Amino acid sequence: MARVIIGLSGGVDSAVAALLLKEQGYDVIGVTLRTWQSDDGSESRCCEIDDARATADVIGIPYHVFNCLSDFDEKVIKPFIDDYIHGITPNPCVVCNREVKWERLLYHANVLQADFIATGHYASVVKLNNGRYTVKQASHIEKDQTYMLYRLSQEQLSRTLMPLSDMTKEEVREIAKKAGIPVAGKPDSQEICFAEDDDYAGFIKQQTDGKVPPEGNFVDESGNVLGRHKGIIHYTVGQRKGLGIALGHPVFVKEIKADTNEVVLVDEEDLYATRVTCRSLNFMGIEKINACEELTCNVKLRYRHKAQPATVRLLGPDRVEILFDTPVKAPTPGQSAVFYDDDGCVLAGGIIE
RNA sequence: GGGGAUGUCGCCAAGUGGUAAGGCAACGGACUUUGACUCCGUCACUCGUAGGUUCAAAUCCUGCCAUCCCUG
Repeated sequence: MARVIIGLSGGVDSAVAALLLKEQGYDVIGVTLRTWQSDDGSESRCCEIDDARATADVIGIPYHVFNCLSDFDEKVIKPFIDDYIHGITPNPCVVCNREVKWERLLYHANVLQADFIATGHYASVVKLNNGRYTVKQASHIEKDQTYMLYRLSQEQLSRTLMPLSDMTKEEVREIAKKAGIPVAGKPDSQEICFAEDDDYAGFIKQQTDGKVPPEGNFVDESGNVLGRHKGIIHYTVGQRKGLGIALGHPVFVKEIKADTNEVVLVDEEDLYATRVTCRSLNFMGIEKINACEELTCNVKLRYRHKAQPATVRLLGPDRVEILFDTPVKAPTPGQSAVFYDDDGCVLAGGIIE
């Protein structure tokens, strides 16, 4: 009987994933990685231990909690803060999945002599004809989570099971309810798991003892001063709300200039771009992109967006340019660009410059 | 000192005698394993101020106040 370690977040998805695996005959061990604990002792939304333990009890599987607070701090929190201070908008969940969740689950799988690790993500792991592993978009595209998984390694994928790939949220809740799982009605997870009250800027200030970039100017593309901003950590490219500036028509953040401490505002139509470059690539469904070769694919620039047709070309050892068939709105430095084939399999991805 | 202009929600701004449009911003909610976007909803019993005319005024008249411009 194959043994599998499942990461239980305390939410309904991972609970049902565990239940399904057990029903399929796996020897299932539940694990929660404690990644974050706020000052008042409450747990983050990615690791609610009481709920996870209760879930494991109901399903009837062994359960362990592993601390990885320092790992999470080092690999997720620190880079997250550093990015914002430099005017970049990171994807903490992308980093966390590869560097913390999968890394640690695999480690403990080895220690506990498990064959696989599993999670409650809405996506599936597939092995392509070229021998490579990749993640494929969930059947119900609304819940698809492949965007957050594109940085996983081949080794990680080769040992990963994701039982929820073809399920809808409703089906998952229904299964949880029938099985008497206590978190069946729990709301979906959302927002950054470690920042309380969804106040990431406040979180950064607190973590850095207030040593964040100071107030500065809002400027237009010609450099004319339009007003004052609260400090660049409060903004992200494409942002409209929270600017506190009334020009009679909506304006959006086009660029954050960390070097001059300026935030560039433009009209909506000036937010579009056809060419986007990115670096720090991770290859998944393909091994690499050759020089002079063009990769035709669909590219997703943010989590909740549809992938758009584009052509990707190599620019350097770890750098590509993406040329979209039609202009895309507000490509944002620090966010990920994920390349999909027409079947919804991830081919590769990188970080927007 | 004299002349001119303007004062309507945080900003811009309709309204010119019939009982306060709209845009922006803001706030609330929905959506969401990142940040955003988007969507929905809320937002002046009151029109610089004090009087007057009128059945009725932000809209007409008078005084005052404030701001801006021109001229000395």
